Amino acid sequence: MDDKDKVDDPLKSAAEFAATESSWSLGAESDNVYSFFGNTDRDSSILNEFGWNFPPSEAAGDKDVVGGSGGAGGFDRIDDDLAGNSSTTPSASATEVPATGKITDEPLSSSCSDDPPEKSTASGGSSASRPPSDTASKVKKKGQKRIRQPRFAFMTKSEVDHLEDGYRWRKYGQKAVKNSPFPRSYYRCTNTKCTVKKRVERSSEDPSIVITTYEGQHCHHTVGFPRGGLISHEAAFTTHQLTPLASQFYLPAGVQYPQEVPMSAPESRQIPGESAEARRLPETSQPANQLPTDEGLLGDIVPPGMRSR
DNA sequence: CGCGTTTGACCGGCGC
DNA sequence: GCGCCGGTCAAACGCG
Repeated sequence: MDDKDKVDDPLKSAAEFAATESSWSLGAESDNVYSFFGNTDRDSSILNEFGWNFPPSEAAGDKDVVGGSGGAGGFDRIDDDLAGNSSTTPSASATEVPATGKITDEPLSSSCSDDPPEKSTASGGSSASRPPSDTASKVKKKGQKRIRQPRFAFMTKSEVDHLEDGYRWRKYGQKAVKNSPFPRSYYRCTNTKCTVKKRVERSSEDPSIVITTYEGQHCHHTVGFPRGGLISHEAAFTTHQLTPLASQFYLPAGVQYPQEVPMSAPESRQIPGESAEARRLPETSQPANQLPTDEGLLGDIVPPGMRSR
């Protein structure tokens, strides 16, 4: 991961901005990783938009989303090794994403297609006898680079590594991270049809910061939280607070947004949140449709085409 | 017993 | 071509 260190400029500025302005900011990672900084209360809303929900109590409690200066360092590593870093030049990577490339052809319809691409069957033998066609994320047609789904990175100040986000995750791996004393944990959504994954690691610069990177898109609802703390997408999505949030986005001078949204979320991509089907509103689709022209927060980030999938 | 975590090994991409 | 490294697998293990 040598080339990753060069893509942090815009992110760094974003982080600094967030830290100084105490406001939300969105940054685009080198390839298809988006990073978020922001205040806690707003953060939960953002997560709601993408299908990630924080229990109100926890989200507002001991976990503060960080926009701190430490962020810059963290992001150097977050975006690493993205799929096809391939041809992106350091400068281009931050300002423009190969929107036409790999991601477009990918059947991003959702990470949870009818049949789990996953192994589930692959309970077979040892890795030596691993069927070459087990995981969709790994599978790629010959000559094609590995395709990854959009990823979103969150930096959160928390004492716990694994932040509660409303979904159930199963840890499937842990690796020591180079240049970091803290290991990186790999989680996968326990829903058999859901291939969403997330990585959790601590910033080597600021151990209090947890960097969570989501990859993929949930195709199911969040699990309920006890004590009436159920977090549903419907509820979240219909919440009025999402709309005004749209106007609360800020970006540092160096970062273009939302005009440059395509750089971080071209139509061909999908936000790792819920798809339209999952976030379909119970009886009326009004809330979503009532969103301003910018269609609310999500609209700022996600082109309509993606949201209506 | 079922589910989740741990952990060592393997695989594949990428840089040199 | 080789080695490094990130990501993943799956058996073993732990826990409720």
